[in-house]
Amino acid sequence: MTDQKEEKIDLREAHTQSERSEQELARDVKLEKLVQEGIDIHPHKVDVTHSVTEIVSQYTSIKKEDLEKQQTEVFVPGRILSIRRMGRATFFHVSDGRNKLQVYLRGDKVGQESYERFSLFDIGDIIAIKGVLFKTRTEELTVLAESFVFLAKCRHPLPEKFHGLQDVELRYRKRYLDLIMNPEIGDIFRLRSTLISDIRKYFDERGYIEVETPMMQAVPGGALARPFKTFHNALGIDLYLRIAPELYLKRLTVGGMNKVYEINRSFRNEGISSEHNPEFTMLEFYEAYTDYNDMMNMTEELINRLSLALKGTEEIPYGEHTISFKRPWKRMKFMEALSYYSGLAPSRFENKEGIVEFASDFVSEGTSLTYGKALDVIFDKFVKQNLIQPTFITNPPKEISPLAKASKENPDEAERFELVIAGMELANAFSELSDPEEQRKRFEQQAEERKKGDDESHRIDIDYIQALEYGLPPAGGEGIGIDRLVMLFTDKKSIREVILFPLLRPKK
RNA sequence: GGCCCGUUAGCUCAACUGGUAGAGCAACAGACUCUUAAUCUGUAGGUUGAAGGUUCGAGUCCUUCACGGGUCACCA
Repeated sequence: MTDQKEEKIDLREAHTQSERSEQELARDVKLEKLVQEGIDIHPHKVDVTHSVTEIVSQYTSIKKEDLEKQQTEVFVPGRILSIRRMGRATFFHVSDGRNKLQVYLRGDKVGQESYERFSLFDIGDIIAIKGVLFKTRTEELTVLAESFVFLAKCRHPLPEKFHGLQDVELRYRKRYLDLIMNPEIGDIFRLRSTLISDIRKYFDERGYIEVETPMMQAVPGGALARPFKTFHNALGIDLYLRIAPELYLKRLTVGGMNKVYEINRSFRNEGISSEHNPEFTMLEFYEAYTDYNDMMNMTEELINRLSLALKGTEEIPYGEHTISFKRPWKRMKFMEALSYYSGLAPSRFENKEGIVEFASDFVSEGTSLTYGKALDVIFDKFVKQNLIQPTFITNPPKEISPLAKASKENPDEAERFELVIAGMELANAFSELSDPEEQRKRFEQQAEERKKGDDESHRIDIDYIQALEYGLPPAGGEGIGIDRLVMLFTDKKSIREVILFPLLRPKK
């Protein structure tokens, strides 16, 4: 029944889309003429010899005379981005999304019939050109076309060639248009791809294995957040999209996989902002026989190495700031940071009720605050935005760290750190809590808070406690937000700029 | 969710205090064999996001709604 309803909606949308604009109708006419001329408008593969980028990178530096001597034959595909028709000759640019290459089309070279056929091509069409490389008077690398084949019609007009596509909403909704018009967008995602593959290299070199753990979980755990809920028909059970892979990765550590990592999506049913997308990519890694100090060292090493590999330097621009990844990074205890940036004397924090009172001014009315939550509020309000250079904020209260081992020196603190860069939380790590009885107590404490109405408190995971009962060796573990890391390295202020298809409300 | 801003031709943008909705690119017709934001001549293209309201008259003012951006709150 639901299916039928959906079908009706689809049909109506198909109908509105079939209302063609004047410019689209002009393209339809040209396409029809191509069909009448016997052109295959959805051709099979053609054996091209180069990409635009290959030609540009291989031949741009070659001198005009040498290029003419070489008579380099190419067969290159690309999307037409601009056309300059001048009677019996035409210049146009084709793009592979990354680079542009000019083509020089002469009526006397390709023949009358071919030349006239080109008038049926529009900006946006994809073609492949066979020809010889040369350089124009102004030294621009160009293909002198001998022939060309039609590969695909663009049935809509493209955005304006000079300004490109500016409308942010359209850029996200039609990312393909963004990629066609704005080549720097492709650069963001090429960097993202390189960054992830460099991370894999780093862990692979250290003997880690990459694993995949469930995204659909009966008990969502490993973080304090609201989950997305779904239902499995055959099993008749509720399932949740994971908010973190943490508890499964630690189960693997119990099982003797001593160095594991996972790079994949987690999902949190929370607000959307320039730093939050409901689905986001996290790196999580766990290593037995290490602790949170080792995690700090690895984090410094990893991100420093990424900076050198991606940007060739340890200092990168971010907005009006310059971020330095030079080691060692600043380390500051949570309570010290709180006191330092809020201006509250350390003694003030001994009065727990006073702190809750103080913090309640910064949250919406009716929010019930525990002491730990109040500290977190003060941290977000006073500390976070001031931490521009990479800073490890260490030893937060145990109360808000239900999965971390308590500190040896101070049992109220957790052996844990959060990494803040440019005011963003980039990473979160701890010495993993291995005591099943203690874990049970922490879960029960969280359950109490859930009863009080905190639906982001951690759920009790009996199966996980049982796994701990088999023995989790001392281990350090960490999660790093990949999207935010990419934001840093691409100098972007919005997470939507580094996610290909960020979540938007569907149109209409 | 609160507040602020935006939504005008396919795209990028104009339109004073309410008074006939314009330009560039793109499109269409024509000229042009080294152009490159090509150039030149001409033509067409609009339910100003939607629905109400105020007014002699609304792109402009008011209300509601939709979508987006920013920000605060919530939240990793």
